Amino acid sequence: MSSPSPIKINGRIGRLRRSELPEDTIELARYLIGKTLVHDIPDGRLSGRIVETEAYPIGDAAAHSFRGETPRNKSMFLKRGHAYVYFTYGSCWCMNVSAETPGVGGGVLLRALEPLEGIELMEKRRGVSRALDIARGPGRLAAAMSIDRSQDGLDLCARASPLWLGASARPAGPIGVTTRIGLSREAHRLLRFYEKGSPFVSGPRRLLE
DNA sequence: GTATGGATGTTCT
DNA sequence: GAACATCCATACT
Repeated sequence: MSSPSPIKINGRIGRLRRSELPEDTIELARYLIGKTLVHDIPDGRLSGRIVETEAYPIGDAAAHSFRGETPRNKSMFLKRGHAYVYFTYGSCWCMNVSAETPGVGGGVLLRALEPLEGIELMEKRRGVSRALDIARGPGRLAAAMSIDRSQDGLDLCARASPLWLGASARPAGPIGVTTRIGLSREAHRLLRFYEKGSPFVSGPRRLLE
């Protein structure tokens, strides 16, 4: 609860319009690196810079949408730019941004953020005191950003949505690509994207280059 | 610093 | 009953 903010934001961050989002899941996963995720809650604004994503595209056996639409994954089949939030491993919420056209399942898992605004609130929610530990990993990201089932299906591009995507607060650096984390199926595919050199990325440091 | 295993609840077989 | 897009505590180097 005592880490100083490493980043100062000057001026307002504009909301991304749906027309700016690539329709293709893999392109969207790459596009979102460096962009801002914002959640306006009663206590204030929580925001962070997206530094790590994973794509779960059409035809991917590891994607929740692979076997068709169910009550759990229906948000993956919405127009691109909607939130798909699911519960896993008995304790963790994870957030995706839906991709592809309506009725077609695809999503981008948000795996790590560099905290920007509301850092003290996030540290309190997570019970940690280092910015590096706030949102490194998808479950931690959702916990820090106060995201759970109640955000599932929200339109991130709607004018007044409390949960939304913003422009880059700082341009993304070079983007690295690796295999995705924690999968058994389709484990060889290179669908994890991250900002090279960012200490806020999850996983082994040797992947940072 | 890295490695390992248990907890936990929902979904699907 | 098994799998699971994970996290945390604990043990060890």
